[in-house]
Amino acid sequence: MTITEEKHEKKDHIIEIAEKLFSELGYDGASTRLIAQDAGVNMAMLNYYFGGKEGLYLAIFEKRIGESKLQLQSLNNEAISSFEKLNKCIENYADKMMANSCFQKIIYREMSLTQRSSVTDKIIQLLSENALEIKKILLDGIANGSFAEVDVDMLIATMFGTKSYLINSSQMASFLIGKDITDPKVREEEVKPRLKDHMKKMFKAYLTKS
Amino acid sequence: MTITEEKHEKKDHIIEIAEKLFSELGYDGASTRLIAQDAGVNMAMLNYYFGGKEGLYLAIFEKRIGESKLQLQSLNNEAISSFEKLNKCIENYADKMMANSCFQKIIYREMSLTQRSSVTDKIIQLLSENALEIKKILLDGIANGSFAEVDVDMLIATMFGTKSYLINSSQMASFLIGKDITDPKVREEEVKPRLKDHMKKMFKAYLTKS
DNA sequence: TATCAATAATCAATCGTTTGATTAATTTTT
DNA sequence: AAAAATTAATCAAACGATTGATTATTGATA
Repeated sequence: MTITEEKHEKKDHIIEIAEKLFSELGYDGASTRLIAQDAGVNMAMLNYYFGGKEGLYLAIFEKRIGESKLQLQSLNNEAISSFEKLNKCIENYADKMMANSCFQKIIYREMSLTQRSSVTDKIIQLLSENALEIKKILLDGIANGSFAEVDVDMLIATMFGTKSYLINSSQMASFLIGKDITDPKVREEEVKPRLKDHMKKMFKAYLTKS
Repeated sequence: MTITEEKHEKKDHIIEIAEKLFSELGYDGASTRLIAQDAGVNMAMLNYYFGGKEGLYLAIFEKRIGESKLQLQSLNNEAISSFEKLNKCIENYADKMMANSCFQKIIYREMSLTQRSSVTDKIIQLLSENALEIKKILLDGIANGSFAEVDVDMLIATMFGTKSYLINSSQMASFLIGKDITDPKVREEEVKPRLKDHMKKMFKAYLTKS
């Protein structure tokens, strides 16, 4: 193991801890002292590595955005039906959402703020790729007669909204379902399959021509 | 005009300004100095009236919760079909959401935090009434054969999620729709009717037995 | 005059950041 | 290979700024 790998491992570890704390406590709520303490490093290291709190915050986005681009496989080129494309999309985003729920929380909380445009631009850039991919699938499906003519934008809002509601309003959702969905096991074994099943069925019912 | 009325008007004005700033900047982002300045009062008056920043924050919830209970008309007693009840629900919450989008932002941002349980309890109590009302309508509709047997909890997540997505992720939604939905005129004349129409049609398609 | 309302000035606490010094690691020189 | 020089990593301490809150004081009202 080389030195640089150790360094990057330490940086990644700090990013990992920071992502968790930011998602739980918010940007202002997660102090640099707490982050450094939980990560087991000296406070000054945050500035040494990332140039400051904001730099650390941005590093989280850089990392996640980089990962996202790697796994973004365009479904539009595959020779499958529109319904199959849609179902694959639903599967993909349900899996993604459960994998990094901390980052999802940060994203949607950040987006709800009016200011802080340096990161919101990145967020919109990140999410818009996914959104436009879905939009294309829906519009193509309508154009080739597979889907009924629905309000595509609102349907995307439903898709993203349902997902983000389960993650960001997890306490309320837990109350509704009657189980603690912040528990990763519950999320994986119950919420995720129920969400997938629900979305597929509802979209199919809504998009099937009558 | 009596003194107490003047005082209450001033208090309400502070609450109004604070609600706007909290929704735009977050709890920590909206400093007491800024709130006092925008409200046109001295900083010490916030503590004088509300006992502190947290007291002012709670006062927003007290006011909104109080208003909410007044206009909570139970649809379950009316002698209309399950579909009509559901449509009325959709209308109600779409109207409500547009009326106080600032408070909605605060609520969902607050709920996404893991801590600060003093207000989250109130939020859950506030939202659960609406959620349970919808849940009852859906379960009744299924029981009397009006609705297909769907995942009720996930459907509620869809209803709340779609709504909160348009409000909390308004920047992303604006990008999708191609218009600035933070503009009240756009929200009222375009987003609201489209949301209502979308929800009604989708729910009908999904809940109608095949 | 006595109570309430409102202000300016000030408080202690916490924030993110920076500093100077020290140790560890790497490179260069002999 | 050994010693010296240089760079990177880490630390405790302290910085200035800002936060929410409080005080002392003044003005208004009844």
